[in-house]
Amino acid sequence: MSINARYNGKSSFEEWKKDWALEERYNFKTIESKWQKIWEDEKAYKVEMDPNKEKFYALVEFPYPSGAGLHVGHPRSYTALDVIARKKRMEGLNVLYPMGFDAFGLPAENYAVKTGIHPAISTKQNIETFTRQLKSIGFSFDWDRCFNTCDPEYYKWTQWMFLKFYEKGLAYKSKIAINWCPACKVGLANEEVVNGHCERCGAEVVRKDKEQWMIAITKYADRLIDDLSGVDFIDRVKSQQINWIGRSHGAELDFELTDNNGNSLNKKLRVYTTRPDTAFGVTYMVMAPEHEFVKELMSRFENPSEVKAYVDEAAKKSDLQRTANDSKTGVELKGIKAKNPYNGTLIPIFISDYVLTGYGTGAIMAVPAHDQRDYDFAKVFNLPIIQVLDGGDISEKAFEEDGPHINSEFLNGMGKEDGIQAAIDYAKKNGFGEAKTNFKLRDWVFSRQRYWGEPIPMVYCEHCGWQPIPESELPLKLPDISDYLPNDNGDSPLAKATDWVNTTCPKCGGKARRETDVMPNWAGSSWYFLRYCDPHNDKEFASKEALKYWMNVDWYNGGMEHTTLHLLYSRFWHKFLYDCGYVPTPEPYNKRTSHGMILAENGEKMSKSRGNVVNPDEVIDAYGADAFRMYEMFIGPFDQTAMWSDESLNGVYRFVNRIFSLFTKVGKATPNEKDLQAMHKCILEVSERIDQMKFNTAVSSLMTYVNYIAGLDVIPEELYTTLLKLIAPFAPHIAEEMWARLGHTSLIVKESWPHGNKELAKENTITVAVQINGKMRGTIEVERDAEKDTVIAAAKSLENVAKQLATAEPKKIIVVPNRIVNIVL
RNA sequence: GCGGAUAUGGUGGAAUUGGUAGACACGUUGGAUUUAGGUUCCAAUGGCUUUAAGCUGUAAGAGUUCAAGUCUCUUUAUCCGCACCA
Repeated sequence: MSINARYNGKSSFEEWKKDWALEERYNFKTIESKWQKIWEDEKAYKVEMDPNKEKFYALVEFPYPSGAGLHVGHPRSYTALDVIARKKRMEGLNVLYPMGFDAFGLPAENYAVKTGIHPAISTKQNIETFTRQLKSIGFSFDWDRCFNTCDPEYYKWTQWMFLKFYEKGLAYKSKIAINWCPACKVGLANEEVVNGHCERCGAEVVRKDKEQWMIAITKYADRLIDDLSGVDFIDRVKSQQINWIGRSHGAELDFELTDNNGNSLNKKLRVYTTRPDTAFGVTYMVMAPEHEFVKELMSRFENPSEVKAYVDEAAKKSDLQRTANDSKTGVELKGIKAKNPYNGTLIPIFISDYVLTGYGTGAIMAVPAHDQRDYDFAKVFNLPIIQVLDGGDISEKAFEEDGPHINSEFLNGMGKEDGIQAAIDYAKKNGFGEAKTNFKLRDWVFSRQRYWGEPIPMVYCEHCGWQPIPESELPLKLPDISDYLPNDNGDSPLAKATDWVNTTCPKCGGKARRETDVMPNWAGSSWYFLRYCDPHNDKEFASKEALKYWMNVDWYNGGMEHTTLHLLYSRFWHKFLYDCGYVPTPEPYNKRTSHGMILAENGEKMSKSRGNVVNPDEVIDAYGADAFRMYEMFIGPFDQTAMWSDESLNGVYRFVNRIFSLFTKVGKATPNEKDLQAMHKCILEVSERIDQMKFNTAVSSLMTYVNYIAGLDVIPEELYTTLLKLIAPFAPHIAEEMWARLGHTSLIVKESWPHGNKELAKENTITVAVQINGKMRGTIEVERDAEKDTVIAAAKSLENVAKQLATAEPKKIIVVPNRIVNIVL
């Protein structure tokens, strides 16, 4: 049932809600806003460096302040770390839990194109909405540290860091193929391409060569993989990053090009292979259609028009079309051959788009017997297939498993590893190749032909080339413009701001033009966690002391969708700053966890177009922030996708109310042994489950405990205050309220976390299951840690058991202390 | 195709890591309170069987074990990420 459906024919939904609020014994509206104001006035969550206190840095991904407002997905992550932060605070740690806004981005710019409203204005409004919403949920952020990435005080440092990349040679300009929308005449980021089509207009995206700023993330590829072993990231994050970086070990080999008769053309075709040991099985070569040799050798081909046609067609094709090819296509480069450096054989050369220009050397040696793609191609073009690894049957498909080498001269009989080593050694000795590691990871395309981003602080001078602007001129502010559309060449909208663009060269003082591309979204978010350590510093991006005290982030939670983008970029960025000596550690995050998505009630993704978006404001209005927070935690396993359900939410709402109504039963009473057992059990379970992010079962424990104390005639105060402390991380408002009503003048959020005593939590009488041949026959009550013989005797005296024992002798009796007795007949 | 997950009542999900399957909650049914709806409280609730008692049951199949939701192998389905990466 939705909130609306529950109304059931009352005169209006609004009226029904009013009734509801009036009749509730617990008026969450006034109580929650009261405590939010108190926390703010008291600066309850403000945090400062304190060398005498152990620090804890909890971080969640800061949101992009979209016009749609907060989504119920955001608070899942925020509440989870809020619970953890609050618990750590109560445990006496100095907790930094900050929030800010990732405020540069395409939606604000699109909105500006549509409405003419400057992105700075709409962004500011959105940030205000987000801030109000976040505060209404009662998160324990230190709001004094809040900033946004589009503030010049912040992006000054983003630009400064870009200059450092440039200084160290990691930022460079390069002509590369980008995603190009021919309709919008604009370059698109990969994430703006949906199934090969433009996200905006739906036109099919093609590739286009364009000069772009690049950042050499590939130089860090090895370390980005290797250093994962030292951090506590959930496995799927690690494996996804490793997979994305895609390291493979192999060799680069040179094949000499010749004419049809084997006369050298004085050109060597370099290929990359992970299996140099299969070189005796090479029956043809393939170059990518974009390979430079294709152009250079065009005059030597016997079929130049055919080759040209294929190259042109490949260039026109989108990535989607290229990969959608079921069968292999290609053209032989007639008139030239390659000489196999291992045995001197002359082999034909083809161009085909199944070989990618961006990976390896853009050319391969094809071994159809042991690679399915090569096999498919060989079948289409009737090329010979030579088996060089023994085993398998190559009459139908390639044999891609391992086997000893055959037909391979000096490699014969060797296994895979030995064979690879021998092949590389041979290549080295004869000067035609060497071992080589390759990565799928490409350098980071850092240019966007957009307006709403950080200007790239570079200037182009006819005489001096690209020049960085002096640090003293930072921040290089984004100029105000009124036309946010790119021009016909697909240049950034900034190109039209001629006053801004035309400048002087910092080196020679002559005429120069500013770079008009801006940085991608990922720039500002690549180092924001550093700024939180010292957000108001105008001399440095953060002071050394602050970084030394607060870094690393102890616990970072965020979405899986950022694993290969933001998370990877920011690790790289941090490593670079570390190499420059600006940050004290090589990795920024000690621990990374990830939350599951929240879907609509029908299991679909929430989206505006489907009209199934649950608005946090409405939920809080109807049920209160505490119920909302607790429901977000109770909805299901934290790392898994969960479905929103108003009915379940209502159950949690009832639970929160129950905590309130139990107050009348609290009195001066001494807890008995059973009471203490329940209490300590709950403390231990909740503590442990929060640490393990098993929030749903932590809430279950609290519910079980509440059910227990609800059954008491008088609830001893100790039991109730413990409950309040345990729910404080989940439902801080009601915890404060009831704590105050018990006569306390302190804030419960600053109280200490209760200590669970394992001994007191243990039950003295234990129900032990009795099985015969593994089947349940009954249970017995025994003292904890009772003697084995006592337990067996008790089990045997069970009516059910005695009956069966009368007719058969037990072969074996297994006793698991405090658990089970199994009698085998 | 590769990589990573997941599969348990009408529903969301528990299960101390091999030891009483279904905690906790939703929903449903019955009862109490209430002018009524809602709220609140009590009871029942995996399936089969006429009760007692029992049988059966964690996607499917096989195996290991005194004992399997949990371990091993095989199969199926669903989700996510990457995808001609040589």
